[in-house]
Amino acid sequence: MKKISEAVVRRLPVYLQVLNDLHKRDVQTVSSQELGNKLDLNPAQIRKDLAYFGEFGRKGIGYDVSYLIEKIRQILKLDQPLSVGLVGAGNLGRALCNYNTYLKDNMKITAVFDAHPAVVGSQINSLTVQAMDDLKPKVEELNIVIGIITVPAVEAQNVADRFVDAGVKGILNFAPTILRVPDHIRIHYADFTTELLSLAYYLEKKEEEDDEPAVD
Amino acid sequence: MKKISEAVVRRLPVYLQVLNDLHKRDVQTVSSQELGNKLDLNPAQIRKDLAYFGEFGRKGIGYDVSYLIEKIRQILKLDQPLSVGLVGAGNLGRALCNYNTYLKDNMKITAVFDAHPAVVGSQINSLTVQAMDDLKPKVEELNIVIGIITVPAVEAQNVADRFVDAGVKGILNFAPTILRVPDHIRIHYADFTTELLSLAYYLEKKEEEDDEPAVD
DNA sequence: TAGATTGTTAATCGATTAACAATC
DNA sequence: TAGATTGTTAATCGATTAACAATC
Repeated sequence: MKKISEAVVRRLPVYLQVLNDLHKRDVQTVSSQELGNKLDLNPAQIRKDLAYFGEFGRKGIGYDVSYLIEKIRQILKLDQPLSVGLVGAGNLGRALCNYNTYLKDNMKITAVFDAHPAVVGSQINSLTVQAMDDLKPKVEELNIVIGIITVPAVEAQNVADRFVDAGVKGILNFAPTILRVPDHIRIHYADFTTELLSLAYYLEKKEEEDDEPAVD
Repeated sequence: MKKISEAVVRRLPVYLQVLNDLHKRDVQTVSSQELGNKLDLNPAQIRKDLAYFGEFGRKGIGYDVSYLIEKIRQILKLDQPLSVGLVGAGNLGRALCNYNTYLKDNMKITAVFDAHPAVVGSQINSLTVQAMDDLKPKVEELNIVIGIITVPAVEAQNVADRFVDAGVKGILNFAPTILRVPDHIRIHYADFTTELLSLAYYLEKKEEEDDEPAVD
């Protein structure tokens, strides 16, 4: 009904994280106040975020942890199998494949590809690295809907084009470069250098004073 | 003077990325219009973002690419050496170390630590993995201001505490968990599972129709 | 019943965009 | 000079927060 903003959607996985944690510690019920404390978020915001999708809480009580986990997983479509493909079997690609156990939740990297013949055929856990020529048929066969890009920046656009052509719906790009994709493809960026550079901004300056900036 | 919002700061590294690219292709000058096209951003926003920090452009002409790169690098404090430490010499940690060449720009991972004796002493490129006991002295010695966390979620809080105790100013956390740090420490999250889950939300639903949601 | 906490409306705050004078 | 494009103010849009009736 109402349009749901990106900011809201980005908070949902974080809520899920905290809820899973509470669940593991056998906590039955949680209030928006408690969640807000844990996440440094305004409780009203949490209630409003959740209310976009339904009435999940009980007045005077709070939210049932298990039930809310179930609901958020539904919203994020984690209640159905979700197949992910990855291109770039370098260090980063291999590292991400190791998160497969973390992902559980029906979401799984089901195929890995690389352009370099020397890498094709090698094993990453239970996955065998495949050639780029196999990308399109495998995306169809395995019903891969998300493509992860972990190749060098110069090759990233090409890989993105291949993913789009193969029919994925979303792309997660780890290469430090902006990609052009059609409007109907969703693209998220996960470039850690960008993150690191913006972090650098907040470090205290070396010599400048706060109050009275020198006039020149 | 005016408070600069986080949204603005997060866009700066992206501007830098595109500008570096233009510079490599020997482009001398760029307008906010052109930058906006490349980044899918409103030109007015780009002009406004930059204007927070000074007058970098020339009316009727645009921005000098090299000059703007220099200015943004100053803003992000990339014009001075910036030493980064990393804890967790697993696959992900190793992968990030390989970005060292990418970072160049005075920013560099200068030390790697791990809690597991079996890993301590092994090499990652030119870096030797060190024991956790060496964390504090090395942070001081190398003037490490940013700590990267690439350990499993359960150990992440402990590592964060160690980093804070050692005196870093900022933390980049790759573990999928919220961390508690003092207010004066800046913390950024780079958890790719969170990113992947929010991406899942935007994939088309399997059965639901767009127009006429069923009433129940 | 009294206390707690939700869902939601209204108020506030902040960020994005439009518009335009200044000027290269 | 005419055309282009900045820096900046004003207008718009959207997101966050406060407040409170409903209700467990």
